[in-house]
Amino acid sequence: MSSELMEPPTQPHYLADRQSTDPPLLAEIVLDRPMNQPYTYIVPEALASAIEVGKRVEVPFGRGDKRETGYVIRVLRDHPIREVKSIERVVDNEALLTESLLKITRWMADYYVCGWGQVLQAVLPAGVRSQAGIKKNVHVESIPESELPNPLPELTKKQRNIVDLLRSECRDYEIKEFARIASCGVPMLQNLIKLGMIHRTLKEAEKVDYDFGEEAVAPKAIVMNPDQEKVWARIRENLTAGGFKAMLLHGVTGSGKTEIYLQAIQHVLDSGKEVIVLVPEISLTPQTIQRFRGRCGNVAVMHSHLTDSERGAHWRKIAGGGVQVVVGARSAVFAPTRQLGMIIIDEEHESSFKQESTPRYHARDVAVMRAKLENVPILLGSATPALESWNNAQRGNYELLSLPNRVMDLPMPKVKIIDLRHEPKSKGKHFAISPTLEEAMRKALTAGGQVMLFLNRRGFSTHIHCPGCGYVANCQHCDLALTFHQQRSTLLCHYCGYEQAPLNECPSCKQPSVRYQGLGTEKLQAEIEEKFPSKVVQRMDSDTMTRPGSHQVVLDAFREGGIHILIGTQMIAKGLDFPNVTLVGVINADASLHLPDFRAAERTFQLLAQVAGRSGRGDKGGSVLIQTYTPEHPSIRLATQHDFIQFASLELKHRLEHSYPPYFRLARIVIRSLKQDSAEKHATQLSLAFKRVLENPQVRQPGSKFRILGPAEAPIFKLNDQYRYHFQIQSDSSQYLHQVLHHALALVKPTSGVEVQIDIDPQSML
DNA sequence: AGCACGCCGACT
DNA sequence: GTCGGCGTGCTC
Repeated sequence: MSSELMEPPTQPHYLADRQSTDPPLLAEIVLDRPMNQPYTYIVPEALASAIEVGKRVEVPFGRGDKRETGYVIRVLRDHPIREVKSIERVVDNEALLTESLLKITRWMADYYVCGWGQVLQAVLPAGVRSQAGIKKNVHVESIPESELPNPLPELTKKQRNIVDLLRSECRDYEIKEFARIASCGVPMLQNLIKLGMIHRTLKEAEKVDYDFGEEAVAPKAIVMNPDQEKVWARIRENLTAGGFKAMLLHGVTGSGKTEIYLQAIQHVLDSGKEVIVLVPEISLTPQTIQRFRGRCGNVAVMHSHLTDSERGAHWRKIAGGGVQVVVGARSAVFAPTRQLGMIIIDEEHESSFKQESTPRYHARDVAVMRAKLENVPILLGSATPALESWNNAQRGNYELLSLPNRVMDLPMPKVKIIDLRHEPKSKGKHFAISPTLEEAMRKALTAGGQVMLFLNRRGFSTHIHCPGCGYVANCQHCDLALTFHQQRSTLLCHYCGYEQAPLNECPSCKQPSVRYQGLGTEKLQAEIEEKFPSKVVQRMDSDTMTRPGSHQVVLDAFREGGIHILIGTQMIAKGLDFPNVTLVGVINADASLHLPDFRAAERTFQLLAQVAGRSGRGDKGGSVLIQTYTPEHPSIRLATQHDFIQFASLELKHRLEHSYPPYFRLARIVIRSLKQDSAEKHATQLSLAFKRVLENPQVRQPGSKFRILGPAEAPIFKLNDQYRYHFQIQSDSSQYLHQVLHHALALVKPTSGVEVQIDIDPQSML
């Protein structure tokens, strides 16, 4: 996908460069709020030397004397074509936005079809914009004679002396310090400030040194196996050659990808440059962090749970050159490194790299673009690469590197399918685990192993209905079924958070016959506890893991053997390494297979491969049992054979036939409104706009394929009380897709109460 | 995003 | 007769 990313546009502006006698200095400003067009201001002579692209400035904006902060995105000398105001103050001493950050954010605004201001808001942490974490001290400063209030207020002798003393010092002082120097009290100075005789300014306090995390662990000497050596040799060559180079590291779970990353990082650090490492949020565990800390100098970790000021402190430390390695989730791709030497993305296929709010960027694609712009290599790693990346590797856009075997010659776990169609049915009650799985669990536990059970649905019952009249308990605000949570004794909507009391009788026909069906982790836990009363069972999902750190408690207990059976959602699927786990059970492999999403098969394969990778990581070996009703489905069949390559080739064929990514670029437009008719009307208007644009010979590109699906009701039609219609646009040319999109959107004027969301390269179609 | 301007209902 | 509801349009 990234091979076709568009180049950053040239500056499109109404102020063209023209020759003239004495043009004033102007600056284009993007305001620090979601307003998207830049505004032009005069740069007063006094600020001409301080002004710089990437710095923030304070400007008058709107009627009255309101002030706004904005980012300087361009400085030019020209005659303004309309009346403009003047910049009042330059906020930063150093440009807040580096050149590369300016480039990448401009590209994002263009590619993801949103305003530059919006991108900057998303990229710059709040703690950086507000300067939180920088302790501000109050300073006092003298006022030039000419600016003193007129008439002068009556001053006591002491007050006059203080004003004169400050003027004679020709510098500012921290207020307490100056009170000492002038041997007066702080209130005295504050009074003079009020009288307008001296200035009060805020100055950054001496930098506080933040604790950048737990102690480093001493590095372990690691010997690489021949596969790793081979891969490392290729990476080293590319690093030495320098310049942009994208590499895809395909390595099965447990094949030692991390060791490769660490080698590469070391190599880059030795050359005095910095590395950004992106990992999925869920992998930012203390173990991961320690592995990097132990080996790589000064590591800054960008959590999602940092406070604004901590994030701000990290940002400034990185910008100041005090950090060699930045490890973080999605947004760490914007780390303001000084001398970037390389970007690494682990688990590059992870959908959490896609931001699901504006700007809807994919950190992997942004990273590739950034690597290109900064002319550095980028390494993408995964056991189950995204088909976009895999295709790029097949086509030679990325160099493919492979680690086909687990380290220390560990075998891949044996994966077996349990065909639920042929399992003996226990009479009456329907159980979540089949007799075959139950038997395997007993065996594994008896042998002293541990068991993980994976079910990607939380709650107790996922479907509540009345068999008498057909009533289904849905959310009042969304087109979604409510889930019964036994522990909290409530019916919950997993999308909007709506909650209501459990039903004893059907609200529609008043019969006391409401059925609670469908399986969630809570019910699974109850079943397992009943069947294995002597074993310690723990559930791990977002309901049980509410407090920060509770993950760690459970995972530590599991590692130490205090828990025999661990039940969980996605949460336990990724990256965890428990050598004593000898059995992993997947309760329902079909769950993710039948979603109305072209990536359903890919997701299912990835999930199964990941879950399977949790088993047999120690010397006891291990197996995986997958329960399914569709064992013949390629996602499931090939996952049992650990055959990503075969799966990818089948799935790619399918994608080509249906004009899906990576062969076609996709954009999704969602039109939503609290009023159904408003949303529908707007969708129709947009539909007509698309028609007109595609008939316009000036836009049309007969050589490019283009297809619009929609408008249609979104798969989740009502969400959070909003009615949603959507379009799906497909084209084999990203550039053409963008062009049509821009033209069509320009034809439809915004309607109040109707929101239009544009999602380029959407990750979800719901 | 704010925030002012503007055109239609319940109050001193 | 006014105060004020928030619908829409502009901000260099």
